[in-house]
Amino acid sequence: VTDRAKTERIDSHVVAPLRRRATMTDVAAKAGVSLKTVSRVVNRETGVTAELIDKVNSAVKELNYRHDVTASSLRRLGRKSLSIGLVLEDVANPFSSSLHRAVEDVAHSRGVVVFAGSSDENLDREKNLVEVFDGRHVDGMIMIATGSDQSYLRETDRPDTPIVFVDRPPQHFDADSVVTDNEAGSRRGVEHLIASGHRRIGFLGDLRSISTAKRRFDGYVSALQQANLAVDPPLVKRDLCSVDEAVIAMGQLLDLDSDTLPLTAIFAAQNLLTEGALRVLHARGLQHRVALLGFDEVLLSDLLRPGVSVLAQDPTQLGRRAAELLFARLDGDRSPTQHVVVPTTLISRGSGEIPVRDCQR
Amino acid sequence: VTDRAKTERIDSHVVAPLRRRATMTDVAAKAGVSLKTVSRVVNRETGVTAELIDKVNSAVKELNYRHDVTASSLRRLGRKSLSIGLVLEDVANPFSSSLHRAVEDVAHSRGVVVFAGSSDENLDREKNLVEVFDGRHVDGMIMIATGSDQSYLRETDRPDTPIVFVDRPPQHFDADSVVTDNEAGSRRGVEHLIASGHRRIGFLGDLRSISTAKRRFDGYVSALQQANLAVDPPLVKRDLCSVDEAVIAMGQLLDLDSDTLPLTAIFAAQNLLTEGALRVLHARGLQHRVALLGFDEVLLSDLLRPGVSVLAQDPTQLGRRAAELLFARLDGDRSPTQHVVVPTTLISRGSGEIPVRDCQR
DNA sequence: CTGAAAGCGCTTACAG
DNA sequence: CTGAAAGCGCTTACAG
Repeated sequence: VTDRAKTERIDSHVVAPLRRRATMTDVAAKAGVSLKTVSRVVNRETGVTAELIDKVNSAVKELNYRHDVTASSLRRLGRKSLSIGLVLEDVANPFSSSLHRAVEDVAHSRGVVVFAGSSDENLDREKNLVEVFDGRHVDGMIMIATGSDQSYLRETDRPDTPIVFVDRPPQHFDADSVVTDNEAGSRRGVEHLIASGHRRIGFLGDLRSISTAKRRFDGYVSALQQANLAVDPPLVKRDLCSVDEAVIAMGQLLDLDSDTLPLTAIFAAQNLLTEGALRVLHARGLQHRVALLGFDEVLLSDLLRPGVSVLAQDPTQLGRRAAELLFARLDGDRSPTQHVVVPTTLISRGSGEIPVRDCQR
Repeated sequence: VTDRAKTERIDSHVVAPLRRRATMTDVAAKAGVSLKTVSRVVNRETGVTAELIDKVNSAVKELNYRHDVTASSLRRLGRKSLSIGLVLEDVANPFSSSLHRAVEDVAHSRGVVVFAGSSDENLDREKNLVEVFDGRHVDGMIMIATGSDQSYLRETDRPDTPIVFVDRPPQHFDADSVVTDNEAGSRRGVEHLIASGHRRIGFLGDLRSISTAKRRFDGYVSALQQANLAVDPPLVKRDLCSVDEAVIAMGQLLDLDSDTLPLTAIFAAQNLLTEGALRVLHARGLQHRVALLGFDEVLLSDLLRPGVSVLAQDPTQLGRRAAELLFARLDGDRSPTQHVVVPTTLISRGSGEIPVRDCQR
């Protein structure tokens, strides 16, 4: 008498008998074939008589058999779980969620499901997500990595699961990546402001531990230097991680000198920071007197007056290409590590084209 | 000689030996205890000597053992997989992704991971997601259900997995739900427009197969009737599922009569439709001459001129409460089905308060 | 082409 | 308190 048979006998006296899900054994019994033949048919292996295939398929239908991916992956060589893990900064951030959707679309077309989680730029949370995903035998992972050192992923005994880095390149770890052209994009954006005559350009930046934030700052510095302009420390605000922090920083920039307007343009190097800058400019009625260029798209920003000029990223393409790279690895691609760079698009909507002469003191 | 031993022996001649992840058996051998004792320690069962606990924990650390949740759930009674499935309309929609984040937060605090997927309001995709989640033995599911009949979830042989419906109540299926007060919210919104003197109020609505869209329309009708106003069919546009479709519909409403402005206010019953309406009003310069009230929040809409008045939903609360209900069920709660209703908040920012006298013909 | 046996990593049900 | 055996649902490796 098996454990389950006992359980069922007991249950039937206490509550309604549990409708047990049909297993391959049940299907085999009903079809009058062996378990292994059922396995062959379900997995679409070749070399089974048409007659047996029919018998099995009928039994599958009749019993409403559904394959147990979890159990099958236990013994299967390579242990494919048909799932991948996705580490995002925050599943609710528009950039992250667009990227998520693109990954989902690629995975879905291959019958693979996606676990997604938010790291909140917290290394412990990131490590926890990686551990959890590993513990569930994900076939691979795509991650927006926090911190400046991913060498912990090489830890002995981590399963040999391919990882693709998206949005930010890996550091101290060799793996494929798909990132936006952060430095070149920023440089181009700041050059665009300089071309309108701006000389005093404020900078709002994310945590400097985030490599993209660093690259975008590098682009800002590089454009200024190219134009023989000095980087003026009071005009630079970094390590901002929320709209609220950007609002405070933006206020401080505008208050630097109460008599004169100390800066005529702002470069906001991330979408939440652009929102913070916008809120302050509009609150003070300065939206037509301080130029603003944002890195990353902000929803509805084209309907504002002035429209918000941005360097648009393409989160959908980032996600799609990262997923394609990952599945190529899972399909056995052993070629050298690839690093894909996706360009930004400068979208002029008005705020980034306010000429310096309209910026009164 | 086991399968694995053979595999390793062969591999060692061909490639570098695969670093195999440590199993409970390895830990047991190293700690000099039985497999079962390791299992007891790892699962924090009571009644193990402190001495053995120490031995096991040392071995766990030394071998970097990580528990295989997948394998453990195979034999475990109840088969808890410590994962839940989340069916959203689109993981990239701001409403969905905020809800997702709230669910993640509750799940994360309990060591549970979340599979999320997009149904795109397509019943086949939804059914596919449910099947996939079931196939992976999720412990429970939270879903924004598409369609008007969820009785298929009762299908014989579906595992007895609790489901909580969020955003839309279940139909022909008995389960917990957490929904916004759609009808009352809409009625209140339309009454608000009527209070400013509006008599010709256009309606932009989502697919009428979606119950929330239906309830919001009911609220619109109810408010008009209360005020002895007729529902004028040409002013009603439904079954709109994207910004683009809303743009077209909004254009048609404004073009209904080329000499006079046939309507003075718009009630947009969903966030994408509000965006569509906004785009047309701003493109035609009518944003100060047609009142607009939206259902659901739209990002940055407070910075537009006029600010966009909305009936704000609370996706975070919807997600949090749905997750709490689900985990209560998983913890054994057998009380009657609960239906939680979350109220909306009317936020006046200008567009919904344009008096009818400012809406020139 | 088909199937009986062993095994994946773990838990259950039981015995000592 | 501890452990040896059987089993979860499936695949592997093999024999016929």
